[in-house]
Amino acid sequence: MAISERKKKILAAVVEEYIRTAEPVGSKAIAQTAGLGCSSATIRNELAELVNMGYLEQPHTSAGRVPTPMGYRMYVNELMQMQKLSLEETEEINQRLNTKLQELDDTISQVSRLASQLTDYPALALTAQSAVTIKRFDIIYVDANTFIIVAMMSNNTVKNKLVRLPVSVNEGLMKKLSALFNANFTGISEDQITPLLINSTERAADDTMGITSVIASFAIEILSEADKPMAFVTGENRLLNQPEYRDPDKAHRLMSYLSTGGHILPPADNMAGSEEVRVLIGPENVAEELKDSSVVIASYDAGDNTRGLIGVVGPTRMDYSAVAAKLSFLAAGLSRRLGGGEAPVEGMHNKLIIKGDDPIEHR
Amino acid sequence: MAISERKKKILAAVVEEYIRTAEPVGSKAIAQTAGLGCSSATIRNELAELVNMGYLEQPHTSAGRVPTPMGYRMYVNELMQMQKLSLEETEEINQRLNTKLQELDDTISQVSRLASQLTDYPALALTAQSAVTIKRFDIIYVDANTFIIVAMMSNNTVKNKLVRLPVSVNEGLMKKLSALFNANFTGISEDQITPLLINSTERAADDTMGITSVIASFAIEILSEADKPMAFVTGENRLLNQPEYRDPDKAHRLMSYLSTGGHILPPADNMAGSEEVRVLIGPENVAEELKDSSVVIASYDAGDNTRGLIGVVGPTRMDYSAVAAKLSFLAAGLSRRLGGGEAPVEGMHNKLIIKGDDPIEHR
DNA sequence: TATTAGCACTCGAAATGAAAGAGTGCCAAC
DNA sequence: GTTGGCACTCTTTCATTTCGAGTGCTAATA
Repeated sequence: MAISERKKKILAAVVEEYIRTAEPVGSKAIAQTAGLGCSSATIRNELAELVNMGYLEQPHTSAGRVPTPMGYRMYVNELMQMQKLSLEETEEINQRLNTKLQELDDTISQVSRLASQLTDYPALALTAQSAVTIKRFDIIYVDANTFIIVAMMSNNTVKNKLVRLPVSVNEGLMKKLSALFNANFTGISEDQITPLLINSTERAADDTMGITSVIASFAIEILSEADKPMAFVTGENRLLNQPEYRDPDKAHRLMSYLSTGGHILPPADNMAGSEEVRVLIGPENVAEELKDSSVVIASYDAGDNTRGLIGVVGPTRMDYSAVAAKLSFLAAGLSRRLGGGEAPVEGMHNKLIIKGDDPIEHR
Repeated sequence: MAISERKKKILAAVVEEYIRTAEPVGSKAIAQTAGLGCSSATIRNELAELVNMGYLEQPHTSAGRVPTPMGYRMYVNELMQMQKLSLEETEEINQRLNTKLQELDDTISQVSRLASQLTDYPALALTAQSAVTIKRFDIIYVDANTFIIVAMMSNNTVKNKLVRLPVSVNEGLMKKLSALFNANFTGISEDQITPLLINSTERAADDTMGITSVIASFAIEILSEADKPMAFVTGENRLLNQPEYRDPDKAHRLMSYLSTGGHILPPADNMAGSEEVRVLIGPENVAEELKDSSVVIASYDAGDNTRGLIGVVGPTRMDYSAVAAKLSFLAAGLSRRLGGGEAPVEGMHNKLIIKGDDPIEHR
């Protein structure tokens, strides 16, 4: 059975009212608020049919109606209009994004925090997963027992490690190793660093002290680290604002699920190229723990043809419209800053003193 | 009035039973469990006096007794015996500490997580606050528009920054700047980097492109960052396991207070030199939000004569003995690894493949 | 055929009240 | 100083009642 225009209006009214109040919505309330000129009795008939069709349900016989996941889905797909952000909101987001231009990892955890603050739901952010390689090695000789390995990655981030040795080495060996690593270890992936490669490098450098393998370990470590996307979850406690999580056990279950990570979001490549915001409603989620929650996800361009994700978790009675608008804007802003695969250009006009934010890394 | 031996035993029994069950403790229960050979009636008399003395209170006339903050204080100071950790527990902690030997920031956030897991309370960790200076600058010339600044700090951490310029520079200038920065910017504090110093360096280097000020900005940035202690809070959600936080509003209040940071712990220098675990019970806390919670804090030697903190937050009915033992052990283990002011020595026996943990940075 | 007014009915939420039970305080006896 | 005994207090629990919101259905109406 096709759904009539009026039914749509009524469904939208129920969803919106329910999102607002978290109470089952009765026929009377709709007759008054939704501006269709008919009485509550008519609405009742329509409501009964919407229940039959599976869009609504009743907690019990004499109660108002509540949207089913299918009802929310219909709302999100056809009925909802994406909320426009006010000028103040866009300004605020932009400004806060601008103050967070730091190292990528940090940026993205800040963005997660920002998303959570803006929406008042728990939020999470995933860094892009990309085939990073090392572009260039430098070894800084500090003293006979100490050197620093600096590796510049293909995504223009830089990693370093201070190494202290129980034995002394000479600068010549370091120079040799530096050249060899730049020749043999750049542009390759983690699994191309084979014991064979390491051994031959060791021999070529006349390294009898195992330094080659220390450097190789470092290479493997940073490559494997860069491979995996990182997840940041923030604001789990905001769940407690929602009436559906007033039961501490329920809240705790979801919160601890959240805090264990980023399995929550589907792999980023699912979202490749999609500028849209994606909504997963209740049972549409794969994870058992999320079956009665909803997730809203936006993806951002992290440069290098990779995409990262920002998501928000809440009850199915989530304010989809507002959340989608905010996430979408946030993701777009982030894309603008990270996209293009290049590190931000350091302008000459930099303020001399770049103040960081509060150093709080709450987890 | 001095407190008799028997009263002490009874008080201890009440506290321990209450910690265990979270229910007011009656005279009968004590007569049975605590092995003093007297009847419940005698205990009742003693209990009444303990109430008078302020160590216990009754939620209402016909209920059992509950310790007051003063009662807990007495318990912690005189009655409690520090719980010994089992061999398995110490092994587990040691092992998990060993797998976390990474960059300092990361280590300490991992330690916070570990503390929370071990105790099942929210935990927080503060890095040491110390007068860090830059020990050595290196500038890696990548190409005409790109260079990497590498700064080695006095605490043997290394910071880097990739700089991309809209104009091109030559390697000679970089060399000059590198030498100048090593001569003039090492061993000094943030506020000694004056515009005057920057200007004179700029002139000495014949730098007409403002690169000096970019590097100086970086120096200021990392110095001011290193100055501030960083706080990591983890496992806020474990609060929900505690019956005293079953009220979602109460839980939410405390959780959001926690997640905003590290004001919770007193400055680390308060604890300087103290190997002991410190306990703050209910109203002893300064922050209004903590007035009916307790905090247990241990300090660790972060090297360089500085100390960082690990703390745990819970209801006043916290298992002080167990928590104190665990934190103390954890702090000692951490001290062993960080203490002495030197970065860990990279052994030659390193496994080739150093696997990181799960990349989850939940927050 | 679609809409509406009216009304009996259902079911949860809140209010009321009675009963049960844990624990006390105190007294008198030891 | 200790103990058994007992009346008393106060919460917790459970059943019962009341109240009201909202429904479904019917019959009247446009």
